[in-house]
Parts: sequence; structure tokens; C-alpha cells
Amino acid sequence: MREDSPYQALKLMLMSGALGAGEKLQPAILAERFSISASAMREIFLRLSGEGLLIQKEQRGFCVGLGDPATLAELSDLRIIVECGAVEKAIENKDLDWEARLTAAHHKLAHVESRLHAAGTPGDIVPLWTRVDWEFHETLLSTCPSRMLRAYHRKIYEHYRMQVVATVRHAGFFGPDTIAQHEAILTAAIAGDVEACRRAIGQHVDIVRAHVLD
Amino acid sequence: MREDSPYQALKLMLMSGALGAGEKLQPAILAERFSISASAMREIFLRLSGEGLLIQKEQRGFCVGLGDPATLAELSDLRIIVECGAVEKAIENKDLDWEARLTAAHHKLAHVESRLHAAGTPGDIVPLWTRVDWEFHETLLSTCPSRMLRAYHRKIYEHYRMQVVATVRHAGFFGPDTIAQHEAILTAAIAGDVEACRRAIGQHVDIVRAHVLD
DNA sequence: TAACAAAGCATTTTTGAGATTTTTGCGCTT
DNA sequence: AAGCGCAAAAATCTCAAAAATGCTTTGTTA
Repeated sequence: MREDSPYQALKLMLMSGALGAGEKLQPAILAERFSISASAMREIFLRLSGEGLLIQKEQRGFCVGLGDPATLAELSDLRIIVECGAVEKAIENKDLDWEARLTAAHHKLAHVESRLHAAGTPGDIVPLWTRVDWEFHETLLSTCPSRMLRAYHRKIYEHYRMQVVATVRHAGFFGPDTIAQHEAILTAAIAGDVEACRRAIGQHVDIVRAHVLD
Repeated sequence: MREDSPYQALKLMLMSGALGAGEKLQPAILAERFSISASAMREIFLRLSGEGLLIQKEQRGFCVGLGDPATLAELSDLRIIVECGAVEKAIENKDLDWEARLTAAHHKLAHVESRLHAAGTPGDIVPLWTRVDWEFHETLLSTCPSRMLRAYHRKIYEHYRMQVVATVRHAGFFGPDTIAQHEAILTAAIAGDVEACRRAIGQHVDIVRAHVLD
């Protein structure tokens, strides 16, 4: 699409929980942080609002959606449906290059996750983890021939992650077995076992949901 | 969401094929037609671009996506997956009010479609048909408890319809058996037959795809 | 003391103009 | 005649300021 730096940066902030649930976005402050004008900031708000990641309250500015357990559960279902459907086609079209890229993405993810696990407190690694987690799942689906399926998976993933961090803010979103679950997905994918991969993805998302919703 | 009149009007134009595939949108002309400023027009472009219904080419304005057969096929698949998944849950939660609303929506749709069938040339009822077709499918899913599933179905439906009219413009998108297919969906839904309803929806979308793609 | 109203303040939205970029048209060269 | 290059024109994007709206506070009255 486009690689608008402030646009990407703000989206990463939203997906990393830098802003609380229902918190209103202040154009002036964010504009100064990104060194752009308030109008350019507003354009980014408009676009993100069109993507469903921000809510525009008429004459009252923009705010992030509030963390709703039901919404999180619905997005989890949706993500499972779409990601499982796409990974099936991705595995059907797998090749050596894909295996290499997926292994590399998992290597990075595992490294960050082990650091996150050891650190105890999330700290400032969360944005990094948000990115590498996305890159892993994106790489997983990269050989799925349907661009639309991949595109909507991305939208749903972003929406899903925002909802997760809106529900639990900084703590607890990183489940205890996440590392093992990602490894299970990798193993099944490399082995070309579609059913095992679907199960691994479903469990991965379901466990996070259960963990977040207590 | 919001009931911005110019916003809705432009979206309906896009979904009705008032603008050709790849055609660039001229802010000044559209702004005058809707009696708003060029900046307000641009805000609507931004939002629609965020929804994926418009494409922004840097420093070259906005344009509608071009009609790509592969994209249409992908969106057809996606629509079938999501709409079938949602209709299953909708039927599980059906009640008398839903049956009444669905019958009413189908009645309107059948009336418009018979006029469209008789008229031969689409003419100016295409926007009307676009709306009642959407209202029928929306009503069909209205008792599905997952708001996210319904929301993403709407996005995909809008994207799908834009792609259809971008591919075939004004002629041919209205298949010969569309009336019978909608009636089959209605009958199966009222009867509570999930499997028959899924089949009817799948055939409905598949036949349109085959008809459009020759 | 509580409730209502009006004025002041802060924020958002819109407007209009300036600056940068792309496109178009014309003349020149090969 | 075709292709290249430069200049003019059109369009887009960005920016800063004005207008409109919502929120807060203060003052008055019951």
C-alpha cells in the first residue's frame, strides 16, 4: 500500500498499546511528535478511521475503540477462520524459499519472545514484538495466492491486536506458552501438515483469548 | 457508523458503476455536485481509501481500482466463506421478526429485479437495485450475533460489488437466474435449512462470477 | 445548598491560499 | 516523421488561520 512513516508509526503505537482504551487522540501533541502539521495528522486519523482502527465522534475528535470482551472473542473467531483458510492454500503452494523465509521470521520472533519472557516486564520491546509477530504470520501466509484473502487477514489481524491491547493494556497479553505455540505452527507448516497447522493456529489464538479474558 | 450523506452517495455511485474502472476522481467536480468544499471531498476520499474502495496514488490523486478477474474471483471466494459462516449463526438465532423482515426485504428486491429484468437496459434503477440487494443480504445476516463478522461481511460485500461493476460496468452483472437464486436463499433461510442456504449462497455468487468472467 | 443559565475557554472542523509535483503543449533536433 | 527537452498549466498536497461546536466555569436564583 503506502509506507507513510507517521501513519505506520501511529498504527504500531495503537497495536502496541501505547494508547489506552477509549483514549482520545490529541492532534497537536501527536503532530508535534511526528513533526508534521495538524492537518496531516488529521488525514492519518481519517484513514485509520476508515480502516476501523479509530472511531470518529462527530465534533469530538477521534478515539481508540474500547476493550470489549465480546468483540475480542468475535475477532478471535474471525482471525481463526481467515488465517486457517489462508494457511491451507499457502501450504499447497509452498516452496523452498518460503520455508527459508518462514524459518528466518520464526527465528527472529523466538529471539524477541525469549527476551520478553526473561524480562518479566514488557518495557519497550512490545512494539518490536508486535512487528515480528506480524511478520511471522504474514510470512506464513505469503504463498497463499489470493491477495484479497491476505489483505483482509491483515486488516483483521490489526483489528484483533488492537482489541487485545485495548483489553489488557500492557500486561498479560503475552501468554505463557506462546513460544511453544509459534514453534508448533512453524513445525507443522514446514512439514506441510495442513490439519496440524490449522489446529496449532486455532489453539494459539484460543489460548490467548482465554488468557486475556480470564 | 456515520450517515454522511455525500459519503454514502459517493459509495453508492462507486458500487453502482457510475465511475469506470481506474477512473480518477476529480475533487472539484464531485465537490460541486455534493455542494461541499474540496477539502471535505478529500476527507471522504481518505476514508474510502482506508476502506479499500479507492486507491490513492501519491501526488496523483485518487482513482477507483481497475477490474481484475483474479481479484473478482478472490473476493467471490471470500464473500462465500464469510457470508456462509455468518448465515449459519444467523439461522441458529432466527426468530419470527427476522422471518418477517427477510420476507419484506426479499419482496422489495424481487420487485426491483423483475423491473430490471423487464427493462432490458439497466438505466437508472441500478443504484436502487444495489441498495435493495445489499439490504436483503444484510437482513439475512442480521440475527448473527457476531457484530465483527457482520461488519467485515459488509466491507467485503462492498469491495466485491465494486469489483463486479468495475469489471463489467453497466451490462451483464445481473445474471439471468438471479431472481430464482434469491428466492432459493429466502426459502432455505425461512425453512431453517443451514446447508441448503449455504449451497444457495455459494451458487448465487459462483454463477455471478462465472457469468461476469465469461 | 442545589439547580439552571450564560459567558468564556478549548478543541475540532472547515476554509482558503501557498508550495511542490505532475501533466500537457510547443519547439527543436535527429 | 519521430523523439527529446524545456516551459507553461493544472492538479495535488501541505499548511496556517478563521469559523463552528462542545465543554467548563462562574454567577444567579429558587
